Amino acid sequence: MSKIHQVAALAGVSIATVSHVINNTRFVSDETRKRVQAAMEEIGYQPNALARSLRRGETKTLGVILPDSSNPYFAEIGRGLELLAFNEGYSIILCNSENDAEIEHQYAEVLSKKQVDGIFFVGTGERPETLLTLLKHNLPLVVMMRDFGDVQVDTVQSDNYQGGTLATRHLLDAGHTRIACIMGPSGLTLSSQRVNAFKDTLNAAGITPDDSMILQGDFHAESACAITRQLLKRPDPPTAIFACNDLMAIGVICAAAELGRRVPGDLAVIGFDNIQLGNFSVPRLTTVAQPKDELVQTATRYMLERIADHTLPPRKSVIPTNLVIRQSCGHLV
Amino acid sequence: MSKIHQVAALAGVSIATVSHVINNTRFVSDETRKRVQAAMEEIGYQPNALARSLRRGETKTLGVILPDSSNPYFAEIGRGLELLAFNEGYSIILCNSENDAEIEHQYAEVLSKKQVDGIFFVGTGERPETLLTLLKHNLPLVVMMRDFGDVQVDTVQSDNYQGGTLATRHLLDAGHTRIACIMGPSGLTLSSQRVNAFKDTLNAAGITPDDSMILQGDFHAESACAITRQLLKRPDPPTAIFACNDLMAIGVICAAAELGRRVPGDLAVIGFDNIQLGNFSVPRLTTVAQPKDELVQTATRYMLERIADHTLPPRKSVIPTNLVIRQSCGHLV
DNA sequence: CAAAAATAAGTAAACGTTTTCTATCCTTCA
DNA sequence: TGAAGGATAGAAAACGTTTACTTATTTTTG
Repeated sequence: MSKIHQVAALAGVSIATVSHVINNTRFVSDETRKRVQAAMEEIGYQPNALARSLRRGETKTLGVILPDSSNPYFAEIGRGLELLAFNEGYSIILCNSENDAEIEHQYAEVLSKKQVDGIFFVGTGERPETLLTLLKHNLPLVVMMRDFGDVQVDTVQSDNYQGGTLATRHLLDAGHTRIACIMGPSGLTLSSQRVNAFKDTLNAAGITPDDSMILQGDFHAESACAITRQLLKRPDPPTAIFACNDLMAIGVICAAAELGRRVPGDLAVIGFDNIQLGNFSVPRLTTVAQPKDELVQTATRYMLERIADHTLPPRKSVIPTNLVIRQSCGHLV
Repeated sequence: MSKIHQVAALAGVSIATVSHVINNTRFVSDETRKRVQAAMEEIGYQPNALARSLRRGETKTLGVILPDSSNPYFAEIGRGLELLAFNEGYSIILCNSENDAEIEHQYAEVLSKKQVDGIFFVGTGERPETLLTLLKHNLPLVVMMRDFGDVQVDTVQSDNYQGGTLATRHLLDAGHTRIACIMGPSGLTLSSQRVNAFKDTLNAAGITPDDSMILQGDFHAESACAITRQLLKRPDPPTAIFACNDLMAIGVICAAAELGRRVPGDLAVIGFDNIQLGNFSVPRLTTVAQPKDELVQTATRYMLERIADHTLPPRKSVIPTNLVIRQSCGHLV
């Protein structure tokens, strides 16, 4: 690897001048500039970003900590963040916590040591230990899709309660009264918000929610398969299922097919997230769309603003969801 | 952020001693060590990895360049690499080239400037410009799932020809003779290998491949939907389709359902990759599994070995695939 | 025409570590 | 008792940049 002093020597100038040519940070005569550029070209010089970062105090690198990037929803979020970051000159270090608080914590330390300029954080749970450590290091932090209550931190999430309402009402409007709900892991605010919306909306419609029809999955397809098999074997099976994410909704559809039930004929299914593949399930999945682009854009904006000014007061953004009507609940309109 | 000299001052020792305590790199008396550790604890010291990397000449960071991490197949690969890397003390900078050679090239430069210790490379195509640049910088490089012919570089891929044979034979064995193939983007060796295997296997079975039944998709579901619609509207529709990846196979199933064809009754479908969601399509997808774990493990091993010894001769690994029989081709056995 | 101002570029400190080289203090033993 | 050697730890250079400060030269101006 060639170094700046080699460029300087070859061009017959000081390293300061080379640096100024590279960064356009003070006037350099045309003639000198040309010589420097020629020299850089000749030896294929590339500035060492480590040295630059050490000196400048910024790495142009952001961390993303999330539970599992092979989950399509997180994959899409991660990809969105990466794209926007790239356009702003940042790279992304991707950290899968594997839903393990210990790994999450270790990664937080690694990122902090590597001096990333900020971290997008999707916690495995909502215990704030890791978060607080990070905040103590005074690292720009944007929490996504998690709710750490009154911790003072920039937060971006979608309106899960409103989304849950949308889903439930959609099922109700289609005439269903025996509706099951497969929730996500407990301990996540977004889970309880979706379920609370489900119950409240049912109540508002004069239907008492049946607790035996509200079951806990883990946001993966397999868990929803198993739960659906149980549900459909009951003497009083539900006619509709609200799965609290798309992966589980796909699991529901799969299990229903396995038992010979037709979707939406025998069983309506609605999901949550609007992952890309939901558009290609059989039948195509009706779902509550989390406004992915907006989530990602807002998170990125918060991040850039906070990097620019650490003293900004924390902001919280709750973005409304919208219904994507496809086939898995039948056609209403 | 606290610095090593603050620890040293607090503990009443030199910064050299602190460094040696941190890295266990020379004997330090128990008493001194305790003092240093206490001091680190007290001020919450964390070593600055930039400074360390600059001095040591290694960043414990690897780059991954791939076309699109929101494609489930790449997401799973990326996640696998990240997991193994983490266990070896490395972090991953994730770079989506968005299938754009220009972005790919820019990212290669960024990674090189950031002094990553190596790069896992899944090119957008197989033109070797970016690759050669990277090799010129003498960066440890492992090419995955792409074939750059005689470029001297570590390469890990699955046996696409063998996989294509497996898929075609499976369809043949089920009695199909009118078989279509939806291939991936041209210009990718893996595409042509899979298709060549398809043709060869058909020929070997005494069936002349019908070129009008070999169509080009783009590895995304939508393209396969469109192609399948065309295919099934023909007067002589195929009774089976070999989709060259799972995403397209899912698109095929979706389009078939849309036209009221039953899978596998009216149309058998086989995919390639074995992505997780293939296990939850309706019907569950029969597919050729790329040995993801083995690909990722081999790639990681190559990487670590090359980092340890830059002079190693380049190695190429071709890993056999295996058939995962589920439901989309009917039950044979 | 001398002094002030403007122009162009060089010198060296700083970023926060690691690591080589060196120093001090004890023991030990001839 | 004095030199050798072991045990412990400090001083300073090095990693490759950026940038504040300084200098040399030329131009402008009163």
